Amino acid sequence: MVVYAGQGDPEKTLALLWRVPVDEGARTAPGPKPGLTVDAIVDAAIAVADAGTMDGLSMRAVGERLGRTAMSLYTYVPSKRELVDLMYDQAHAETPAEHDLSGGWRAAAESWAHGLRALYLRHPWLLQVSHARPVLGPHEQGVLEAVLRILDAAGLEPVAVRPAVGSLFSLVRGSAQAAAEARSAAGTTGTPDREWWTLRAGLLHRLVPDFADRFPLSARLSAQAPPSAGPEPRWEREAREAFTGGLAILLDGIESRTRPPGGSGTVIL
Amino acid sequence: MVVYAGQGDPEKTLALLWRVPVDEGARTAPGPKPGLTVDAIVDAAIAVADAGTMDGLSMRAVGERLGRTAMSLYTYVPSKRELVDLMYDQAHAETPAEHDLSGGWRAAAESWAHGLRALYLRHPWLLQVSHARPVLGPHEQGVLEAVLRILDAAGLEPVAVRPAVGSLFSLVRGSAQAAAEARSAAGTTGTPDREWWTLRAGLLHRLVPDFADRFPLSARLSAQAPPSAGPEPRWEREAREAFTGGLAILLDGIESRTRPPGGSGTVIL
DNA sequence: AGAAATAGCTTATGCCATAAAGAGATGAGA
DNA sequence: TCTCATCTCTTTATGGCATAAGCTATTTCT
Repeated sequence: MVVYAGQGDPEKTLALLWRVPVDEGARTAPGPKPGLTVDAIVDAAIAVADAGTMDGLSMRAVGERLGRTAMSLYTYVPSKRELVDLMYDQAHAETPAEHDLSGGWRAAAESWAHGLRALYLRHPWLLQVSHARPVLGPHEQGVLEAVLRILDAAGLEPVAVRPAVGSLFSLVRGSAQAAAEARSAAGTTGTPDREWWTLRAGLLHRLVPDFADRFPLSARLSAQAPPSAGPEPRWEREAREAFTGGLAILLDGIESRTRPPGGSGTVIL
Repeated sequence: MVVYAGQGDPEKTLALLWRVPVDEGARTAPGPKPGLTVDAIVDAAIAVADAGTMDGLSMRAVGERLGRTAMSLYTYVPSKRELVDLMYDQAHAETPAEHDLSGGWRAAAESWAHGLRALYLRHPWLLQVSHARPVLGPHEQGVLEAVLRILDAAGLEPVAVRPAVGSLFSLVRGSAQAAAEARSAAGTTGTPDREWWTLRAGLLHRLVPDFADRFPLSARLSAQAPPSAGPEPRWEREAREAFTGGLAILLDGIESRTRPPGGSGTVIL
């Protein structure tokens, strides 16, 4: 199931995301001191999600990790939706905000993309949070700002900026999703990856004998896959190679829309 | 929540997907005649998902649409997971399998991409089914085969085929997700789109006064957005333009990896 | 007619988010 | 010092979900 982000009360969500300080009149209020913080809850929730998939993320599970009941979390977070938003943004804090442009914009773009992909692979549940809505919090915004800086340095023509950004995000997410699935398939079934694939291929061949006739190009494509070599699982390597290849294709397209370097240093946006 | 596909018993799933005829010895079995078919259930489930999001897809809801209880569906489908797989594949039957190559591979690729994107927008729940696993059923396979035919005609060099296919799928899915979100945001809040955005922008400006200082390029990017013109919502148009732009960038990159036309007619894969 | 097999029903289990209401702690003002 | 409003956290309840288990009624074969 996809968790759709940004569905809660927008004001509360934004205030939490940007950690807008609560009205300080309530500072010396009576009552017990809060035993938890939003950050502690978010960290616990991330730990729970990291340990399984998004399905395992229940308020109960998060509460248990903190030695509380599920309900106690609602004191800090209006609902699970807001919590997911907070988790999503917090995870993006892990990725570097600055990218070295001294090696050229292209190297920086590759670094950005690989860094983001690595983040998604460290926290695959991020891919289960729909990315299909505008900015949420400061850290996600930082990732966007980082890629904008790179494209700015590249001198990309203004009308191409939005499409380029969207394509880069889509590519990174799509590739990470494929790689994450490869891992989870290997992990779930216990079969170390090659067997998983041969199992499917064998089944398909038995159940659909005319597959190669109906889908000749697909059949050739899967037959053409190189044998697994080295310790890295085959699926994972294929996913990574498809990513670097796709990234190269996309960056070529972007490059053709940049002003030649050495021009005026005008900011393009 | 994301529904991860392909998690059930692989043999049963594949047999259902490819509608492998059941062992015909069981044809004249005793017992009441089946009152439903797998196809009827899949169609009903698609209708339920179309009417809401994936969250509204419960076995109960599907059963009710067919005048049955939730449990009766389990006679035909092993679990909800298999049902989701079947829905996913069935929906892909809507997209054309053949693409006219007489206008050149590039026009065909655009037609393929726009057709797939339109499918995702007709059935936004498709985007909530993780695409991160290899081929499932015949119709999804047909979509893959179609794009392979196009890239084959383009004379794309073999090593670039996988990356290109992956990038194209990622781009289409990513763009469709953005557009689907734009629609659902407009639909959910009732605000016709422009207001939704200005609400967020205003909130952000109030809660985070230093936004433009911290994220100058992001701020400029959103300020630079052209005003809404015509009946089409602004978000939707932006999403579409980002898509066509991204597609153009990607196809440029692909084109640079093709053999010049007029070469030998060798199949490349 | 009787036996066997099967579709679809009811019921039960154990999850889930979260509403509602209460218990206990704490600090401010009297 | 006492009182009470306020706050955290708990317990309990509600209504949802997938699906396991067992039942009933129907159909066909012997």
